[in-house]
Amino acid sequence: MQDAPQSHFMTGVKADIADATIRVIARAGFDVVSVRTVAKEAGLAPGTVQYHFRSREDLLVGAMVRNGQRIVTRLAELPPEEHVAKRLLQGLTELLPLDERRKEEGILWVALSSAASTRPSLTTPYLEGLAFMRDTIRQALIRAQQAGALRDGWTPESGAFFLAALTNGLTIDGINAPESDHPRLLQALADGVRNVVNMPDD
Amino acid sequence: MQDAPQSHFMTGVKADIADATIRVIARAGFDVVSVRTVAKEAGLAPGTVQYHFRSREDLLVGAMVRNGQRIVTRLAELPPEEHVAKRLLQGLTELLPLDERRKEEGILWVALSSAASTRPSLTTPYLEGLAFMRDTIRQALIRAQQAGALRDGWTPESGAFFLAALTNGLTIDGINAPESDHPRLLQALADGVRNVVNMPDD
DNA sequence: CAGGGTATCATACAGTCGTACGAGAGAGCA
DNA sequence: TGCTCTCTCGTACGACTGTATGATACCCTG
Repeated sequence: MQDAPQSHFMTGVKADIADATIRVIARAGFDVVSVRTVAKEAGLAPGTVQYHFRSREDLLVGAMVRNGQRIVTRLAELPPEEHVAKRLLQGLTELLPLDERRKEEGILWVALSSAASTRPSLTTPYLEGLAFMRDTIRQALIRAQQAGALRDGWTPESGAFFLAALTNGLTIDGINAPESDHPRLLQALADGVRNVVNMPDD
Repeated sequence: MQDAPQSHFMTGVKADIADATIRVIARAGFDVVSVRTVAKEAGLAPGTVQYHFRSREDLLVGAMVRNGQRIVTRLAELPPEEHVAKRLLQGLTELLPLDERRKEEGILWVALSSAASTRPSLTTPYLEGLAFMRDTIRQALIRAQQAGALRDGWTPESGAFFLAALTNGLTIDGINAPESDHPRLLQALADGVRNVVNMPDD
C-alpha cells in the first residue's frame, strides 16, 4: 500500500503526538514545545516522539499541518446549507474560536501566522492554509456572483481577500477575549459578509 | 526627580535594550530571545541586560511595551488631516506593515497578539494596546457621526470593533506577504473604512 | 520457529538556558 | 579625601535543550 505522495493524512501515534503538541502550544505557548514536554503530554518516552518527528522543527511543522487537517475536516462535516451567502457565513463562523475546540485551533492558527514570518519551515504550511482559506471563500463568492448576489465594487478575489483578513482579525480577538465578546465577533463577521454579498433577512 | 507612577516612557540604555529585543524578535522570532542573544544584539554584557530587565519575561514585556510606545509616537507625528474619514484611513494605513519599520512593528504586534493568550504577563500589554486602538478609531467614528458621515447600521463601537479586527487581519497578511501584495492590503482597508463611513471620491 | 523490519524506550553528550552573585568603574557629595 | 549610589561587567551553577545512539520488544512473513 502506498500513500499519496503529498499531504497524506496523519494517523496513529504520529497524529497523537501532533495532537499533544497542539495541546501544549494552546495551553502554554510556542516556546514550551520540546521533545520532552510533548512526550510527557502524550504519555510517551522522548525517544518515541523523536522517532516520529526527527527534530523540534519537525514537531512544530507537524502540529501546524495536523491543525490544518483538523480544521478542513471539520469544515467538510458542516451540515449542508443551500443559500450561498448563508453557507459562506456558516463556514467563516466555524473558524471563529467560539468554543474550546475552535479556540485551540484558533490559537494554533494565529501562532502559525505569527511564526511564519520568521521561521522558514512554517512559511509553506501557513501560505497553504491561507491559500485554502481564500480560495474556499472565492469559490463561494463566484457562486454568489452567478446568482447576482455579489455586491457592487467587489470581485470574488477582492472579496475573498477582504473576508479572510477580517476573519483572521476576529480570530485574534476571539482567542484573547472573554466569552461575553462572542456576540460582537459574530456581529462583525456578519457585517463583513453582508458587505460583500446580499444576505436574506431571516 | 520623580517619574510618573505608571507607563513612563522608556529612555536610555533600557530603551536600547528593548529595541534590540524588538530586532531579535522581528528577525528570528519569539523564542530566540534570551538574555544573551539580546545582549549580543545590543552590544552589551549579559549582566547589563539583566540589570535593566530582571528576567526573560521582563524582557519580552519590555519589548512589547516599547513597541507600543513607538507606534503611538509615530501615529502622533502624522501630518494633520482635516477630513475625518480620510484621517481615519490615514491612521489605520500607518499601522499596516508597508515598509521595513512598520513591518518590524507589525511582527511584534502579531507576536504579542498570539502570545497574550498563553502568557499572563503579556495579556495586559496586549489588551491595553487593543483598547487604545479601538478607542482611537471610536473617537474618529464619533466625529464622523457628528458630521453625519457614519453609515447606516453602524455605531462608533461596532465600527471600531470591526475596523480594528480588519486592520489586524491585514497586518497578519502584510508581515507574510511580498511587497506586490501591498496594493491589495490598501484596497481592502479602504473598502472596510468606506463601509463604515462615507468617503469623498478624490 | 527463525529472521527482519518497525516501533518504543532509556540514556548520553555538548550546548544553551534563566538567574544569582560579586567585583569594579564612575559620578556626586560631604 | 572617603562614602554611597548607580551602572556595567563577567562568571558560576543547576536545569533543560536538541539530537544521536544502542538496547529491547513486537509483529509479520517465510
